[in-house]
Amino acid sequence: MAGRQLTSFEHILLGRLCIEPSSGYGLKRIFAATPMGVYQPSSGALYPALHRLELRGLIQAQALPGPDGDTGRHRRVYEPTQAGQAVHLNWLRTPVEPATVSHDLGLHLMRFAMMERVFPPREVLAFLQDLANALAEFTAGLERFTAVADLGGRHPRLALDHGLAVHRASLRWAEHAIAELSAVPAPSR
Amino acid sequence: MAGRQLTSFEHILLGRLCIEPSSGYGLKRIFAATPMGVYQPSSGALYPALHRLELRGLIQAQALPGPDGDTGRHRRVYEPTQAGQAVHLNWLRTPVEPATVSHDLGLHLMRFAMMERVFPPREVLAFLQDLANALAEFTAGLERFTAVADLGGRHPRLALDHGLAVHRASLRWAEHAIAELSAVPAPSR
DNA sequence: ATCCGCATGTAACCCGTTACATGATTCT
DNA sequence: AGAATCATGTAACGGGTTACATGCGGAT
Repeated sequence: MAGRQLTSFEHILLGRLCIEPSSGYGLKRIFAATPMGVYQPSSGALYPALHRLELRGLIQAQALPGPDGDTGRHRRVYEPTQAGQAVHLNWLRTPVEPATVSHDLGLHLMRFAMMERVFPPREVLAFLQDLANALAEFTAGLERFTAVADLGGRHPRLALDHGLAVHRASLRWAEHAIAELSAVPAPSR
Repeated sequence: MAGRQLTSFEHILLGRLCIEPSSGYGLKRIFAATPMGVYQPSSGALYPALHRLELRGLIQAQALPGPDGDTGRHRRVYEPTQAGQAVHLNWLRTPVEPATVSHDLGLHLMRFAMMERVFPPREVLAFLQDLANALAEFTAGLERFTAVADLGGRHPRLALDHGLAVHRASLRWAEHAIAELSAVPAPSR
C-alpha cells in the first residue's frame, strides 16, 4: 500500500494542510511570510509534491464545483484525508534519533511547532525531553572528540567550538521551553 | 571557459585537495573522521564530483606510472592545478551575503577552517567581522519580526526563539574568535 | 487596453542516494 | 584459501532548481 516513505518537504506540506486547508499558492505565501525566507519552495517543487500526496490519497482537492463541467480549474484547495491525518500524526510521533539530531534539528523544530494543540502537554514535554537528551548526548560526544583529536591548527578547532556553541544553545533552549511549557500548561483555548 | 559554477561539495573537495593531495578514498576517510559524521559523501557523489573537477582542469591525477602500460589503475591521487588553486582562493574570498548567512553558515565555517595559513590574519579577521555583522543583522531582523508578527500560538514563537538563540550563539562565537585570533596573531609556523 | 499579481503547471538539467559490481591487497 | 578492507566505479531512481508557459482577474 505504501510506496517509499515521504520526503521531509512532503511531511511539512501535509502538516501545514492539517493545520489549515490551503491551495498551493497559499502554501507558497505562508513560506514566503516565514522569517527571512529560510526556505522558499519553487513551483517546480511545490506542485509536484502536492500531486504526489494526492496520488497517495493523503490529501484531496476540496470539491468546489463550478457551475459548468469545469473541474475546479485554477485554485485547488487541498485538505488532508483521514489517511493523511494519520500519517501526519505518525510523523509527529517519530522518535528523536540521537545519532542524527544535529542533521534533523530543523525538522524537529518544525514538528514541535506543529504539535501545539494536537498533543497533550505531557507528550510535548516528553518530546522536548527526548530532544534535550539527544542534544546533551551530541554535545558530550563533541566535547569528547575535541579532547582527544586535535586536527590541524586553530581554525578547525574554532570551527568545532562553533558547533559546540550552537548545539549548547539548542540544548539550553529545549530546557527553557520545557520550563516555560511546564509553568503554564495549557492556554485552555 | 567556465561552465556553470561549482557545487558547494565540489568547492569543499577542491579545497581539501589544496590542503593536501589525496585519493577519492582518502577524502572519504577524512570525512568519516569528521566529528559525528556530519556529512558522509557516498561513492556515487564523490567520484563523479572528482571527475567533474578533473574535466574542468581544476585538479589532476598525479602521474604514478606503473611499470607496464598500466594507466595508473586503482589509487588515483588528485592534486589541484594552478587554475584549481585560483578557483579555490576565489571561493575563500567570496563575500558573506547577509541575506543568506543563515543558510550558508556551514559553508562559511568550512571556508574559515580552510583559511588558516593561506590568508594573513588581517584578512581572516575581516572575514570574521563580515560574518559577525551579517549575523547581527540577521538576529536583528528576527527580533524585529518577533516583535511585530505573532504567528499562531506558543510553539511557533518558541521555535523562532530557537532560531534566535542559535544565531546569537554564532554571533558570540564570531566575536570570541576575533578576540582569540587578535590576541595571538600568528603561531609563526 | 494593458499590465501586474494570482495560480497552476511542465520540461530540461543536475546532482545525490542507494545499491550493486569489480579488482587488488592484506589479514587470519 | 577465504574473508575483510582498500579503492574505484556505474546505473536506476528520485527530487529540487531554473526557467518557461499559460490563463484569469483586477488595477491604471
